Amino acid sequence: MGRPAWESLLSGKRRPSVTLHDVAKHAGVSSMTVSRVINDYAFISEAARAKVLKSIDELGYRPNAVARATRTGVAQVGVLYSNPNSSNLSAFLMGAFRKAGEIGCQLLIEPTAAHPAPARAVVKLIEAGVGAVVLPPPLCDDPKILKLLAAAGVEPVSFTTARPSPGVTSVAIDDFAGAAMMTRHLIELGHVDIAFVRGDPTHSTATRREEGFRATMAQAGLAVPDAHVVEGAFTYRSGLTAARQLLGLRRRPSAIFACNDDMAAAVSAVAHGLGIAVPTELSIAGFDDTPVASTIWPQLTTIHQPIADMAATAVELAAGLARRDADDDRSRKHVLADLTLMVRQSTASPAG
Amino acid sequence: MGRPAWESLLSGKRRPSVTLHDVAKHAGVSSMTVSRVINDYAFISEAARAKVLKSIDELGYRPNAVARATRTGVAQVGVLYSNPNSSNLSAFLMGAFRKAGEIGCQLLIEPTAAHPAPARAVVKLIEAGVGAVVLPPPLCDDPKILKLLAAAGVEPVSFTTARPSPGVTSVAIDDFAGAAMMTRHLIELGHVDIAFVRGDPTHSTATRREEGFRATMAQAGLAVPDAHVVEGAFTYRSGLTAARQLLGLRRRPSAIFACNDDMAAAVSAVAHGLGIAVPTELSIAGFDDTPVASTIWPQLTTIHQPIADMAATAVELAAGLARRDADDDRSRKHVLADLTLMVRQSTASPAG
DNA sequence: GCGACGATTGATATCGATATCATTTCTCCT
DNA sequence: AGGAGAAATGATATCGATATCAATCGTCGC
Repeated sequence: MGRPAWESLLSGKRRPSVTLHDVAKHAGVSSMTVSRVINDYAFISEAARAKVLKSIDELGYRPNAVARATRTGVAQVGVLYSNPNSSNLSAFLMGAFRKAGEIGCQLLIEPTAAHPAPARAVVKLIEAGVGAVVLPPPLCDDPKILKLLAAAGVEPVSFTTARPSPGVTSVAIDDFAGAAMMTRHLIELGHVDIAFVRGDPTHSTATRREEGFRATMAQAGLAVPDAHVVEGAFTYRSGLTAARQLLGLRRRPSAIFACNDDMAAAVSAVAHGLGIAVPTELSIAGFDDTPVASTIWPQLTTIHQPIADMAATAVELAAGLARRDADDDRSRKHVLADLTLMVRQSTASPAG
Repeated sequence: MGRPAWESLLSGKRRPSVTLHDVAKHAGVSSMTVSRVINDYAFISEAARAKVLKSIDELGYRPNAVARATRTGVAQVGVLYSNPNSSNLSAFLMGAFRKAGEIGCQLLIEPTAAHPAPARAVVKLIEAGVGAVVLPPPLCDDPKILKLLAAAGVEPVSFTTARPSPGVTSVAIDDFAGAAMMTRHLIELGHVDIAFVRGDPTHSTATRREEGFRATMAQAGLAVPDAHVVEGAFTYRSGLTAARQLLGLRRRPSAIFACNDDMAAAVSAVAHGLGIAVPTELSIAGFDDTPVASTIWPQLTTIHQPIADMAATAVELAAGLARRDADDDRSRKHVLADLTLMVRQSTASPAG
């Protein structure tokens, strides 16, 4: 009987689409009342709201974003991104744009390097008239940026920061838990000497991951000698250095957990170069499940984040904030996404 | 005084946009005439068309895609993509969505593997009601897919195929010229023993690149022994195999030109593993300028394609085709994008 | 010089929602 | 009970374009 939901999402071949007016007629109210219910207008009687919601449900009504946009203008959401390479950018874009299409908001993508003052990019977005901005780390932890946005009345949504500011909407993962999950995986395989490659210390995710690693090791009663935790900066190149350092140790670790996949890939390349077999002689673990993790061989065991879904959520929240008059604290949320341990070919029990 | 009344009505600082009606008034015609000029309606007097175009130009009019969509419905364009990893997917998405936002068309992104019959994904898009589809290789060379689309009246736009079917709109690069450019670069550095790693032979780009390589070598009077051209499949893993093969030769090449960056990255990893210094002892060249090229170290010398712009062009053409009644051959085009040789750190003159 | 017919143009309705203002209904206070 | 003010709802105009149909203008054949 009922048509599947997806059919109404894509207004393909002129589906006899249900309009606001159909709902109004069905519920026995005016179309404005329906519009108000949809937009969470404050002064609606419970009776009317209930009737309308019921009709919306029964008719399978979906608001037409295009029509709405003719009056309200399209909600504009800015998206800053820092690293065009080696990140989950394509998954991010996929999710972000899918949602943007669904809800009919316009995404303004703005690249920004850490160096030439990210404030520049933010100002550009503000001037373009965005109502909200999705901020990747480390920008979302930067009080200067947040102040700038607040002054302009633009709502921030922080993306994958490990320490969201309380008043700022955020979409993230539990980096501590993720690192713990991976560490546990290695411990369960039988590893004892597990080394850790740090990430860029200015990213809160890097420090949380290290904390998760250390806490789990401690909990298992395993020591983490200072020499087994080396600096990294999330880049492939920093991973090369870190790997050479760790694999040159007299007492070599049997597993290396790198704070992200790029560095893990570098570790893999160095191990390969030194004739160390992966995973028989050395297990390597990454974090993020970026494309490189399944590109290289052996494929990396890593922690997967549902980046596309998270991006979609971030855009949805941002669009909501962009539409409102801000100052509406009830719409500020903190969303935590689920993590998955992806066991691939780069980890195994340590040799004899 | 300054601000007109309506400005305070609209939220934000939306500029007074020039509408169709403004143009009509300025040109002294009705708005329908303006609309017709914009949409290339056949029966418009030259005088009227000229007046309107002049007014459009003077007022800086830009059609409002949102308003248009309320009547026409959004033009839907399908985009198939095959490899979620390691390709230029994010640049592609970026360009595609930017343009889609500009012209107000909806993109339906559909993943497809080579294995579970790509026809499935195509059918899905057709059923969703797209008017045109952007096809990456090798789908755009597949007559079965093209026939399927033709039967459904959906226009194909092939993307980066080296051999576009004559009747099919295409956006591509000159793979032959690109390979020739890179080969010339290596020859000019002084290399004589240049090896080549093939790509997936089912992709027309792979064969064109090989032709470009061979032609340039021949032109320079350099021999290409059979042992110096090895199989590859565009994957990192196939690159590992190819590299081991080439670097194990008694007479080792001083430069290896891989048909894409993933394989070049693999060559780099193997060289690293064998203690062969790049670029002093071995030059490595890639093709595509994917993220991995600038991620690994040393960064790859490669051929850059303006993927984002090409994607934007493809979407624009597809949207145009989706809007028309097809059968309008004058809108079928073949666009060739410019290539750039990116000289990075992986190539140098051969050691004494 | 008349009608036919195609080329050209315009008036008006419409798409599906929101903005605005008017109106009705409810509270609560004096 | 009267009435002020807030809550709740509806009528109508509007956003910027296209669809539709009717009206005008030529020009050509007879």
